[in-house]
Amino acid sequence: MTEQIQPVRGMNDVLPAEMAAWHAIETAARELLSGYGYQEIRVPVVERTELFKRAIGEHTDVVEKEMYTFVDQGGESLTLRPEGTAGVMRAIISNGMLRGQRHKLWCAGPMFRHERPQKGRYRQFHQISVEAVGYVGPDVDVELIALCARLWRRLGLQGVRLEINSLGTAESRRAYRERLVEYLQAHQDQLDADSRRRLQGNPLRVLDSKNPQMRALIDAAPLLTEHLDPQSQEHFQGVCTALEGLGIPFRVNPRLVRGLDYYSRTVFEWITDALGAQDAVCSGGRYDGLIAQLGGEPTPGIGFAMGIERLVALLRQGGPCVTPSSADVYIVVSGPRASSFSLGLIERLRDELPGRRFELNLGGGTLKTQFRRADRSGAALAVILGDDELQRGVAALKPLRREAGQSESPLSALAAAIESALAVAAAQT
RNA sequence: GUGGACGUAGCUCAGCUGGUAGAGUCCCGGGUUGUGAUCCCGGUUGUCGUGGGUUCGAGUCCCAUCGUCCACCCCA
Repeated sequence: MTEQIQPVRGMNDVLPAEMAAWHAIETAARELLSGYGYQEIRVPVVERTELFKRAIGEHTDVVEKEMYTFVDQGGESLTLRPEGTAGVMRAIISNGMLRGQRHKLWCAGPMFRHERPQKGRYRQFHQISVEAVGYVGPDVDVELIALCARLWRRLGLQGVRLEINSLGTAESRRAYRERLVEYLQAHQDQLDADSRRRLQGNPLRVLDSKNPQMRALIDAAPLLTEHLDPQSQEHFQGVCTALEGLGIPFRVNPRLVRGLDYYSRTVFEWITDALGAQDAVCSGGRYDGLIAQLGGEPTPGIGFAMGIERLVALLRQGGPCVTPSSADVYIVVSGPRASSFSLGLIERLRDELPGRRFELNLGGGTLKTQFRRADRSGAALAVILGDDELQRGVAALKPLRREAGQSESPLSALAAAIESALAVAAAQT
């Protein structure tokens, strides 16, 4: 055997056995989003590198070390999208969709980040990202969160908790950042290596440290929520009261900082204990400055993204997602005349019973083999087509899921006979 | 990028202080020459991740390398 070609690290095949969970999530999301007035948009997986640098921020980990960037034949630097929002905002601007108009959009597809794979974290992963552009909030903030909550309910997901915070406007955050840097620099000696590094690039992330030895220092640090500008304060208060009004439980986490620079004001994260270290299942926030930053006319926006692989993992933990058996009827064929006749017969049956799933025995085999395949196909009924039957103008029907004798039906009335045999089989299960 | 655990049949795994490979499952054939699942009998699974080294001898010990998983980091 020649050497096998290995799959690319961190990029997974989604196998048929997992598909039921994917479809459950995708169809539930699709239906719900449409019910909330969101329209699907599809944008390229590849964009100019500059787009992500400007949107996400030069000093974020994503841009600094996680992007799949390459130079194409024309010498341009292109990047496989590491997240969905930037591309959708670019599309809105490119297609002249602003001019005071408002848009509710969603976009699904693969994202790429060059990180070390681990549970719930892959180099190619899938997101459904949802964007509301031109809405100042806080009502839309709350509606989006309610949409998420409804989706979890519909999918039967337990134990997904909501955490929210406000990052304020870019200006108030800048002011707070100065206070924080002052504080952290005053305690330089207590900082661990990671935090010192963050202090340079993205000081707010120091607050996110998981190192227990940093706990006391972080707890005593000035709080972002206490340095919000009055409008942001009011906005956040509006979000909180509306969530309470809707009966959606949440926790204000003053240390919830997002990794992408474009967020402002409301940020939120749905987290779970069931997935190990990668606990965020869905997260997002406002990005009021982003569109202007990308060269569009200043327009507020908010959005979130859910990680499909993580939702699939959660859903499958709750119980197996059963893929329906692949066939209703399996057609067993015996003899040379029957073989040549069977393809035409099954095509006719498909015309007559378009909703039924037929599987024709392909590739020959003994009767024993064919019945074994029939059994494994999950079909409730086997239709036997042999030269004997053919000569008499009939086909034999054998129920596979219960002990019952075979019967025969004239070929001319086969579709009706199959329907009634399947009805009997269904009634008994 | 850093750390830890692990790589043996398609799958799940066993293999002791070094003596050239096993179970279950799956698949195939037969018992049943026109009948599955069950049962009985038989059969194929393999560069032991890869490359070196130590040794009379390596799945087992050592080194390197690749891969997987988990955690750090980061985030969906």
